[in-house]
Amino acid sequence: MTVRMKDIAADLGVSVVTVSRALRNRPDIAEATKARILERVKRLNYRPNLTARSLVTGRSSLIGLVVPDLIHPFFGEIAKGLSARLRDKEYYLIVSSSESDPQLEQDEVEHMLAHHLDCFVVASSRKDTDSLRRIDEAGVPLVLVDRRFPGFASHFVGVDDVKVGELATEHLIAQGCRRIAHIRGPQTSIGNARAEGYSNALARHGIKLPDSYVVACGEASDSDGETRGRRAMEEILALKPCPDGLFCFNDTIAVGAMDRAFEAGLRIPKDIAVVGCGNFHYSSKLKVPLTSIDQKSREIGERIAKLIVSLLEKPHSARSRSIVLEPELIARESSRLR
Amino acid sequence: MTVRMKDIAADLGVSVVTVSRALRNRPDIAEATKARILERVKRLNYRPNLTARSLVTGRSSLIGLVVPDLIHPFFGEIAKGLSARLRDKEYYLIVSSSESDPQLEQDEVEHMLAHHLDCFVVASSRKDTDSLRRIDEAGVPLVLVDRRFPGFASHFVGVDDVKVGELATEHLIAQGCRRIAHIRGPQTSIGNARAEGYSNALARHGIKLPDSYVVACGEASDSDGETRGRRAMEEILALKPCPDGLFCFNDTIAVGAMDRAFEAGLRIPKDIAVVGCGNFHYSSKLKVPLTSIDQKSREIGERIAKLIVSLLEKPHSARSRSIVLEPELIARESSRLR
DNA sequence: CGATTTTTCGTTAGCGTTTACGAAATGTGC
DNA sequence: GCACATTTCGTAAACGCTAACGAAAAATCG
Repeated sequence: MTVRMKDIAADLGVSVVTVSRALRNRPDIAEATKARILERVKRLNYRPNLTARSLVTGRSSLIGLVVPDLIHPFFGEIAKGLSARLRDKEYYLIVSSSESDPQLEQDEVEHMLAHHLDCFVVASSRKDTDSLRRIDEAGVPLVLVDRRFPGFASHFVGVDDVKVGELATEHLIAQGCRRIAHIRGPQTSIGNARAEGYSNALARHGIKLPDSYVVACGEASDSDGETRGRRAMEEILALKPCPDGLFCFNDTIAVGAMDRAFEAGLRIPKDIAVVGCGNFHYSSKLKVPLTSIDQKSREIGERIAKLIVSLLEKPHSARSRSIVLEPELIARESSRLR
Repeated sequence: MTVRMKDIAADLGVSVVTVSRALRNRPDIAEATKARILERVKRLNYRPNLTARSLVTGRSSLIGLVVPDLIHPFFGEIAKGLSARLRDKEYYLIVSSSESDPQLEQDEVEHMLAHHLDCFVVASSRKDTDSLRRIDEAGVPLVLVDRRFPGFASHFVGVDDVKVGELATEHLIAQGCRRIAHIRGPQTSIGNARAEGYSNALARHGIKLPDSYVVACGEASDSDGETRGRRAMEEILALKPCPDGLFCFNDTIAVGAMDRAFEAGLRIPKDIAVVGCGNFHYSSKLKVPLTSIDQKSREIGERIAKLIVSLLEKPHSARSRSIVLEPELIARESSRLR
């Protein structure tokens, strides 16, 4: 059925190893025979069986990508950037969308491990490192995206999330807001970092606000971001005096929050200026285009790809590299007050 | 390093095959020994090496997904639905985003073939069947999404695109529009089918319009949908008398077209009612929420998964199955005239 | 209790490739 | 033309698993 090395070797009267050498561009083969073999390979449309190769070399050319939600713009862009860069090196991406379900994520990682992937890229939705530890035990390189786990050895690529919070809050302050609320994310490294940035900026400007100005909106797995944003906005609407600025953990939440604000008769940005995070591609097309912090998702994907390639080409390079990108604020109408 | 069957077998004083039998739940093994083995397997955290298994069984548990653009809401949803359903059966998804580049797509398919995938799911951006034929030659089952290639044997899952065009156009007519323009898609089965539906609906109502009411907007690979939509809208603005209704090939193009219409001082839907296609998740949140035809992307993904599972479980089932779903119109403000 | 069936297990071979090693062919120095 | 290094190739074994077969053990039957 399908053509194997054996067939080509038999056809040309050489041994299988010689064919193998020609295909992998080994030095210990005469140019003439190599040419002869490659000609036949091309003519028969032969492709080496990577499964077999993988079994003996121990390298599968497969990269595992585990994200909470494939359709989420942030992770989607990462997948795209990663895929584009990995292509040249003939690595392929095995993806898993864990639906922000910690148990599912753990199972997926477990199963993917059986495919003997060369590297894992994980944006974990877990609070612990249980699934990551299994990867570590298996001796597979691991790149963390977006989430950090202090004390756990792995590589990291992402933006500086403290700066994200600072950028957003500083911007609102610069626009003249003084009563700035924050719809914070989950109790993870990201959620905490952004909230920390928010506090930093306020402190820097001597603005003191009650704790009630920071409202939680549950976990990513609770329900979709919009309804969580709407719920959080309820709480904010109840604050007296009403905030004049709002920094949301991400754009999806901001969309829900803004929707609710409109229903309450508020005008954006006049009554309350809003800043989101993620700069999702639809954020510029909303009823009121949303100011947002760009997380450089595309660039993150490409940087991960580069990191992986260097990791796999010289396995004993850096033990634990950390690539931190600068976030960027994209100002739009939702915060334009002057 | 990593534990193998051999190790477990040696530990327990049984043969490797016995371990294999226990793991695959074979009938020809005593319950007692099976239990003994499974206990040890669990305790050692053993997972069979799928690469090795794949080499001998010829089945990799890997499904290839080739789409023009992973971040496109339609394909993203499909990937998600597919991944979710395949999970239970322990199949994994290898994805490739071809960036709507026909050459890239061909190369990707070629490379993926080397991984000996169990099945291909392709939303082709090619006009010919060159890459698909290679899949066919390799004897790998193929499911086509969204695009059909008449005369080419494969499975198909997607919506009825003629009906998409009819639904959109009938709706505009029902809203009172009579001069209905169409920004058509590329010269592929989808583009043609939707344009055909548009013509059908007009004919059914005895509406005759000049050819200039159908404007092309280039290929998907030309540039992003929005700028293509803007460009197409230029042509439409030049029509005398100006159309009072517009059916766009997809939502992204509709966004561009509407943007340009706003700039020209038109009001939507009052001056021109707009219907898109795809019902992307941001379409309801636009400045003017967009009426759109839902393509059932999530359902498509799930149906594909079911099809694949049945294909792989009984390989000699139907030769060429075709699953056609009904599109659904979601009415919003952009076409609300009465 | 011996003959026969059924259950349980081990042996051998092979999936398609690469690695390690050694042998043959070719080239180089004098 | 001989000793040696270099280039080019082939043989054997292995990667971790499963398929096919047959042997041993246990169960069933008259």
